[in-house]
Amino acid sequence: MRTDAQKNYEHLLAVAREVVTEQGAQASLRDVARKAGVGLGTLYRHFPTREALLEALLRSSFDALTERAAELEASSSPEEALVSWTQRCIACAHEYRGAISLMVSAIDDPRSALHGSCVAMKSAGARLLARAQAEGVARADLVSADLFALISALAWLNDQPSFAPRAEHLFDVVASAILSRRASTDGGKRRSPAPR
Amino acid sequence: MRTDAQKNYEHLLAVAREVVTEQGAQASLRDVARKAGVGLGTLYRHFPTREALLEALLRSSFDALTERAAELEASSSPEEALVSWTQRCIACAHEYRGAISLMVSAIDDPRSALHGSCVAMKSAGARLLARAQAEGVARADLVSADLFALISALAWLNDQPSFAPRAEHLFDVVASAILSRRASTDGGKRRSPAPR
DNA sequence: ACCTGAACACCGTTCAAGT
DNA sequence: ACCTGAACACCGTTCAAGT
Repeated sequence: MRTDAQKNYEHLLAVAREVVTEQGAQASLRDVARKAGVGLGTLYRHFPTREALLEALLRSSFDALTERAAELEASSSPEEALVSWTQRCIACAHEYRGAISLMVSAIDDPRSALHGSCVAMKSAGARLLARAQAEGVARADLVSADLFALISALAWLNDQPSFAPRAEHLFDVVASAILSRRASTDGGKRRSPAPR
Repeated sequence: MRTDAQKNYEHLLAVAREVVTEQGAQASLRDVARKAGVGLGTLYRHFPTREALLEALLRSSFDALTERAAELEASSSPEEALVSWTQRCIACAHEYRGAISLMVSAIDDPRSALHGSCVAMKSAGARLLARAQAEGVARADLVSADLFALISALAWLNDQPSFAPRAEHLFDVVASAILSRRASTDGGKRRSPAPR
């Protein structure tokens, strides 16, 4: 990469970090280029999609997340590891408002620039979940996609200003569901109660 | 209202129902007006905001929801009533993809056209929740805002194509958390596990 | 090899002008 | 009393032209 290109890349990333922090993942890319004092085409060549830009912004956090999963697996109890890592995931996804929606779309789209990060996150979670299930401290009927979904849902709740004040509490509620030993109190009957 | 205005209003609503069903709550309003064969200004006078249009689309569903809450309170056990109504709420919010985000913003914004519907939904849920808590079949540390948040989160999950296949299962998981008798297995200690 | 910005096809929103 | 659609200020995306 030419040195002027390198400089543009880094400056764009720094400006994007500011703008996306302020306005969320749906921030105007035009605005980013403008504030970076760079042509719109320059931004598009360095980051061909919004997802590519977000991936660049989140990459280090995601790498740390995968690393952290391995550490926790070695150092903590299955329950502690799963809960603590889940919490970190949510904080990570919540780093930029609105990012979680793009991530959720990316999990099923291999062409998305965010696909790799999402799959890595799901896989790391799968290991911690399986370990907790083997010890009987997590619901047995959860698959890794469920964990990813619940983490996403909590991250989404955190993004909503009206729910943010109760975010920690809502985390505890969902965490307690993940950690239940049993699948449910009364099997599947609850879904269609007798009308009278 | 003049009869031609009345006709426009109804036709707009019918076209909007189609378009929003197809494209979600973020559908182009221009597109709605175009497909209705009506000037853009006509749409804006009948529905001054996107929220107003959505409110008109969802009004009957919301009314039915409030009614249903009262019925369930009279006819079902506290647990059955809460779970069954929660399920209906989610189905209702899921009626139009992306609608839940607008509803969540509306809960704290009295000027939104969706505010009333959201508050009504939250209040109806509060009654059913309190009834279940009084009987000791729902977590005691939940407030009505928490129930609204969990319903919203599940509706959001349903909106994501990648999560839709597990939607019922995810409902069961969260429902089991709401219905837990205890607040959690080990109090608040779980949130900061010893690092080693 | 990289950068620029005009061009294109869209938005939401407003409001003067028409009927 | 209601309707229309041009006008304005924005988008995302592409790509010919420049350095």
